[in-house]
Amino acid sequence: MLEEREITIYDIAKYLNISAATVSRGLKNNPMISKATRKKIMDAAQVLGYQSNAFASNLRSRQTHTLGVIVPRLNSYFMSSALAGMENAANRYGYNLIIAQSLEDAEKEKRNAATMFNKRVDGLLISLSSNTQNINHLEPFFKRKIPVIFFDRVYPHNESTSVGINNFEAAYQVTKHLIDQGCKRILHLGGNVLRNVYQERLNGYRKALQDHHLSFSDKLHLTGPLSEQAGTDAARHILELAPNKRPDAVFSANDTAAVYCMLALQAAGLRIPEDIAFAGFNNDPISKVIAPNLTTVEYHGDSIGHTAATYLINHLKGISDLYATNAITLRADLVIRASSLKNKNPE
Amino acid sequence: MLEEREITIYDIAKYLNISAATVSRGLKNNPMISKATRKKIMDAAQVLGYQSNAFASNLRSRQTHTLGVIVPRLNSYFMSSALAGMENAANRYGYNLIIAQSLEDAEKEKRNAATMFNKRVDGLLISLSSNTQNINHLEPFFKRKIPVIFFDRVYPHNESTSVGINNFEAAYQVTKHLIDQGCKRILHLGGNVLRNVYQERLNGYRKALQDHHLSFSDKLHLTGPLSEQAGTDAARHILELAPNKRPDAVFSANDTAAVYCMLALQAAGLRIPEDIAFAGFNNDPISKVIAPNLTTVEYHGDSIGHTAATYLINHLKGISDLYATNAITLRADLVIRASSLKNKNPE
DNA sequence: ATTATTTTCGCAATCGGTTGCGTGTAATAA
DNA sequence: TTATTACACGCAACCGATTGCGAAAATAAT
Repeated sequence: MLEEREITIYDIAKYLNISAATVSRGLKNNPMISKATRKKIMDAAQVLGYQSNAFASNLRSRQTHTLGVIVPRLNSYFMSSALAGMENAANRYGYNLIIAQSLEDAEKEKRNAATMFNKRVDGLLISLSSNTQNINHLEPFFKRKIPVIFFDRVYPHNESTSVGINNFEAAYQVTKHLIDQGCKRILHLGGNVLRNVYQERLNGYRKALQDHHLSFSDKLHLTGPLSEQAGTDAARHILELAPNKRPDAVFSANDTAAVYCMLALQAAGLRIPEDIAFAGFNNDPISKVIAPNLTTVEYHGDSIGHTAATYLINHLKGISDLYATNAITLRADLVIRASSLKNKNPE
Repeated sequence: MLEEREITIYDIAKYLNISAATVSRGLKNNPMISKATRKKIMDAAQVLGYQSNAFASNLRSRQTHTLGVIVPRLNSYFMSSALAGMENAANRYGYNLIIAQSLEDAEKEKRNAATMFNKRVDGLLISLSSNTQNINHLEPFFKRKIPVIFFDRVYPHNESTSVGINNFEAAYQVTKHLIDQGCKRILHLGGNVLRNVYQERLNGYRKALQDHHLSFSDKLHLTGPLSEQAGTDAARHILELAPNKRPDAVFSANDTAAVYCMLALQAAGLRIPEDIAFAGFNNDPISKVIAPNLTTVEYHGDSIGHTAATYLINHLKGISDLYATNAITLRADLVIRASSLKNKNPE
């Protein structure tokens, strides 16, 4: 079988007896080239089966049309939705995504960032790993003015934009809802407060307690990875408390932990929401499957991803100025379901 | 603020009074260069803050160290797990992933493939969209000997390898299990048979029926997108049947449809598994949350992704020969849970 | 017909590593 | 000491597209 050689603009040039420069311009519909030759070039490219070489192009033009994306993990509902949203936006504008996961490890996140930088991504979209302490590893991007957008798990930085929701407000609403349902001892199952999303949810929870004259107690605040195991562990913790010390509600910072906590408590004979009400965060598919359905915060991963990517691309195209915008906040709505409805008639 | 210029190997060369060629080799730990100079080069690179330019490198070496991945959609549990597995493998060997989704649209899949080709990915990992009829759009890859690996939704092709599970066998086991539980009218909720996974699951189901002297009926075979809605629709269909015509079991080709079918039937008062047993496919997180827990087939997305990517990379490195291997089949195990247990003591 | 203007296109340098081949030097053998 | 060999490194072409600048061709103006 014949080893096929790469077709280049030089082949087209030779084929048409014109220069490569003209071909290059013609291929990009540069008006400097007459319509007639442009058409000839296009046709010849078609005939010869020309495929542009992105490297040569990138090397010279210094644009990759590629966006880097770093996420804590790929296989969570929220993240994969965010990626789907980004991919959609990127695809629409002719951009590609290089995706890497940090697996919640700051070191891996650093390495990922370095690789992205070397691959000369035009911009970076990042959601921080749970134990990332600072963003020194993003300095190369800032120095070279490569735009960085944080999404979901953001970091305050005045040369980049953040896209997310108002976690404080959402958590406040969740907690207020539980209080309105008559709950007085609300346990909060939170994540690592190094990440804004968990810190802000905790703050919203505390503020709601305070505004309703309920005291905050360390005993009612558990912190962990919000995994299935963490949910189960939280249930064990609750069951070990003296019945009169038990919380009458749980507000978990994600649905996974909430659901596994519910399952374990139900297995131990507790009734939800009668004995203990529940609320989660994320509106993960499992929240609609668990019985009773879980009250949660609707949190559109795809919107966040789509918005973040679109914004980044607009900036790259000079349509909008990234540095003028510090943060973009998307809607997040409380979704009330049976797991928290103690009153027959909701407020 | 000073506009920083790019540091190149020429800068390092000048800095050390050696040639760029030596720097290039030294940076890659080429043994042709003495250890001493290699160290000097490394140190200088560090001091000057050198970052390699992947384009220039790729352009010349004709290797991108990038793998293309095309999936039907990013935000499904199985796919995001597969991607996570691939990312892991790729990262380990210094490869990156460019990911695109076809959204179950053959046209978008074509465009994705063309982009990947232009970006000169070293290899392609693809899971076909549900309505892809042929793989003509992959011809450019075959022609240029760029390795292609199909995973999960594969396509017979003798110059590329497939990675997946034995869907026929798994479906056979599921069906047999339901029969062993005493079910006689088993409805199959399937996907588009254009895709091997759904065709094979259907075949396994039919073979099991046949082997156990149960007849196959078109009325007990529904085909659809296996979405939440499809599950709900299937339930409506079942409820509209005369009670004596109703199936006593449902085998769904994925968990999502199974779960939403279950929920709708339960809402209508049917008991599971007493009135109707259920089995799904995928071992999606929701299968462990639904009550009763759903019997399903464990289907390791991450293993499939990891295996496919590792295999591809090994081929690129010349360690293994892709063309010698036609298919790699991974384990898939029946996970029996309460949704199908009609006998107290399982077989 | 001649000059001015606009349009269309080509020349050649450039982006930043990579690599085949050749050469000078030092180490080793004769 | 001289011849041989291995080692370490440099030269320069190359990958393929992009682009500033200048020239030629086509068109308009005088």
